[in-house]
Amino acid sequence: MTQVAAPKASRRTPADKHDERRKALAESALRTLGELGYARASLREIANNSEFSHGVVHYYFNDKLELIVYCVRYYKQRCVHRYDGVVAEATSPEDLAERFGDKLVETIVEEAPMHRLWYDLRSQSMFEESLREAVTQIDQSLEDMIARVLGRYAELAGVEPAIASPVAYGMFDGIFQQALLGYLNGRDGVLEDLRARVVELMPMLLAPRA
Amino acid sequence: MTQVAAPKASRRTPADKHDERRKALAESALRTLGELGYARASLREIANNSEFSHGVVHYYFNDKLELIVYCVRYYKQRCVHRYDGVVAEATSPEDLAERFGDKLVETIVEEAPMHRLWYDLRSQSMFEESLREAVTQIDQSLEDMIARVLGRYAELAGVEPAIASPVAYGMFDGIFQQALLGYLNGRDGVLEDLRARVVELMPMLLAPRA
DNA sequence: AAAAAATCTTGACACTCGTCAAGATTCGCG
DNA sequence: CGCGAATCTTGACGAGTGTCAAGATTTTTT
Repeated sequence: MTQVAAPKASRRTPADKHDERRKALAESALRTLGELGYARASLREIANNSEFSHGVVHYYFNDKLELIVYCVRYYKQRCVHRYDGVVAEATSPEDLAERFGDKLVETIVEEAPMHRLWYDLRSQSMFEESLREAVTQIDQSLEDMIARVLGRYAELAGVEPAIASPVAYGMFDGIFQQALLGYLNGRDGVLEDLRARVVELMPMLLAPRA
Repeated sequence: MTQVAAPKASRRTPADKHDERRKALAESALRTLGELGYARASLREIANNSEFSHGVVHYYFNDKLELIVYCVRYYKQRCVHRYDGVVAEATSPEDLAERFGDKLVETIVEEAPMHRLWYDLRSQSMFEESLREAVTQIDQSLEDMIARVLGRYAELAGVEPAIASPVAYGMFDGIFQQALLGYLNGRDGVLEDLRARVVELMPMLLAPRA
């Protein structure tokens, strides 16, 4: 991927190697961050779980915080279109609701560490101002994602959504976070509950028929 | 330690001095924790913002984590009945919804640091197993609190709630967290939005009339 | 192939952290 | 008062942190 069509005919853009390495580093860092969380993931630990040594971080990033923010943005870019398939393929409101619930469950099973990291970072941004800009952007893009899902759902049902997208996002995020917490705690039935709750909740978010 | 609470009628139980001090320490610690968050609040910083020296912590607590957990439980005990007045004094569904919205806004204005600490700790519990028990208990008591509010709301309306209490808690928690984040980011209108959203949302949580 | 630029490793620095122990201080009771 | 227990302070320890610089190594260019 990545190699942009530079005006030069060189096979590899010499300056893009930098970005490639930054991405590779971010990839490793995300693994460690998802395992240990923001506070306990040291640069040495991050480097140990990668193919690099601990000093190389400061060659590609000025700061630990710059690395973190880069990781967060990188993660956002990967994950914000996770539900586009649901929107595109659903054939009826009921179908969409079920696909959405399934996908939420799948997200927890497959990417629990990433999401607990996200909640960690969002909480940290309540204390650390330097994280707020990135967090705000990601939060907005997640809200947009929910808005697309709900919008399509309403469209398929032939009505308007009964709630604004920030409210919808807040609700689903809360329920998702709760399920993630329960999942990490090893509580039984959290995934089934999550799916059932979503399927049950969706119809309530539609305006009554005109 | 160890001396049991004797049945003496002495004005001050000699062993309760311990608990008193622990509470005072917790009070100070909570102030610092609310300011800096879980990760950046060191024992020295906590002690500096109190009347004690940094070594005294280990006289009253075995561990930093024991102090933190004690603080969390202490905080829970103080805050879990914050909405009881709303339940007790509301005279109609509409009245309750408005009081509830007002109280949520008031909570953010008056105790933002405490609540960002709570979200911080809950996130940390996704990584740190030793926090999970305390976090789970608090989470449950918060869910119960929401259940009381919604239950009374439905009662006043003469119908049943349309959603189970975990769902209700997840929803309100998500919306509240969103508002808190916006508030700390200095976004305008978050408080009014929060109140409006709650008032608008509550009726949708009731089962349609039989 | 040699020189230059880039990338990476290693080791050290200053600092902060939780923890603890030894001694100073205060308190309670005879 | 005086003595012992409770309480608190101080200072130190080892481990871990982010950061950086100097040199080794690799890659690119001439």
